[in-house]
Amino acid sequence: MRTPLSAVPKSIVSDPKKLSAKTAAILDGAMQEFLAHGYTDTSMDRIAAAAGVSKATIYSHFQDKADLFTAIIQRLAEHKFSTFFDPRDAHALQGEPRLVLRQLTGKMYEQALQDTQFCEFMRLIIGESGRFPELAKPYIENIAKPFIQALSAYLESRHELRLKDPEATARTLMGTMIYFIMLQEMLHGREMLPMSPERMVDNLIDLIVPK
Amino acid sequence: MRTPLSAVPKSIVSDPKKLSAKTAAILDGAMQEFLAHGYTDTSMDRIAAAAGVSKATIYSHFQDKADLFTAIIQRLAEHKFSTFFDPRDAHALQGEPRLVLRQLTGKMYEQALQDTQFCEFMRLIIGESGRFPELAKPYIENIAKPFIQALSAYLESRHELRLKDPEATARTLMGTMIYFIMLQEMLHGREMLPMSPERMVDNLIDLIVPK
DNA sequence: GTCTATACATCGATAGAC
DNA sequence: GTCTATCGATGTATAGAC
Repeated sequence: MRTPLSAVPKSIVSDPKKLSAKTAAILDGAMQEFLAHGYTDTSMDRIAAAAGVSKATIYSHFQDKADLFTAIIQRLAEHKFSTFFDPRDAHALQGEPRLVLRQLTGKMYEQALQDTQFCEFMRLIIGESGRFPELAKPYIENIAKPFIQALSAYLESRHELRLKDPEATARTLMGTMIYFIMLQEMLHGREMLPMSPERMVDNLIDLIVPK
Repeated sequence: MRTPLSAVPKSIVSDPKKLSAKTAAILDGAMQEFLAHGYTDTSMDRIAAAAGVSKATIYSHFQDKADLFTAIIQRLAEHKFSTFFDPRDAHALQGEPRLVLRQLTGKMYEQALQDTQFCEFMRLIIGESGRFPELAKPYIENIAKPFIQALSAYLESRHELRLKDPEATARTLMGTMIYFIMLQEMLHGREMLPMSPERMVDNLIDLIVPK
């Protein structure tokens, strides 16, 4: 029924170890600028300056601005894929449900707060998914899909939870956390509509794990 | 404890009936273009053409492009506020929980699908909240806050649910639905990661309403 | 108030020297 | 491969006629 975890696609972009110094500098500079200012507000001049190369050099490594941008997003999806939640990190999804779920949600919230790039990345994915429809693919394949599949597999394995639909439950956990982070951190709901992450997590666990 | 519903702010922009024909045309044209192409990819020339006025006329009614954009967002937040979910529509939140919650979630999903402007609006709010930090305010005040408050008030009123934290539960419902819509409709998860809205809603209700 | 015409800046992309 | 210099297009915003 479910797709096995081995179906998770391997690296899309080139192996970092095979990148030239210039290419790596361009990718790093572009990542920094795109995350800070978005797509259209990031000029090729800014990227060139941030990367320490000339603009023409960028065009000798990438076809155009859109090509460089999509390369960045794919690169970030891989990077965030492994830090936001790595399904290969299987031992994190073993053990007593209340403990596992608390550890998992805590990890999500912490990383969203500590790594400011995460919110900017989500902003970019959603904001530019109209202009770049193919942009969502690396996010879904490398982040959303592995997370949902690994979590639903865990929920399904814990028979004492007696969940009728583990995948739907996994999506509820992910949606609750992501929207909470969006509302509180990205849309400044922290001040206008206060709510502690502890209350959210406690309640979420109470909803999923029967008393 | 909770803010009473009467504290929901009234209209921020001018009364539509007091707008001149030109101003209304500009607002409508700008709304159409901003929703279709985003902020930076919408030029003042395009807005002028869509509104059927000259570019100079726009600048006689609005200070600059950013001013026009924020006016549009505030206008949309009011409009969507009443269509996405109107807390004044109180009779929608009365009755048996399973029925009420099914009706509410169904309404959310239907409107997101039927009104294509809703997804574009969400994309704009999130995507441009970096450039325009004050942009999130109309969304939170007019959409998120009234929804959460009205739903948590209802959940609290149904004592048979025995919810320890009605507001956190209300946020879980909203987050589940919004992220589901984002993933499936905006990020093309419908094809890459299929999931029916019926399964999501059924499971969500089972989590909230005890058997 | 509304228009046409334009000033001025900046962008993506490239030509050509080295 | 990498650079400097530049082209052509397009953007925001405004001046000035009506």
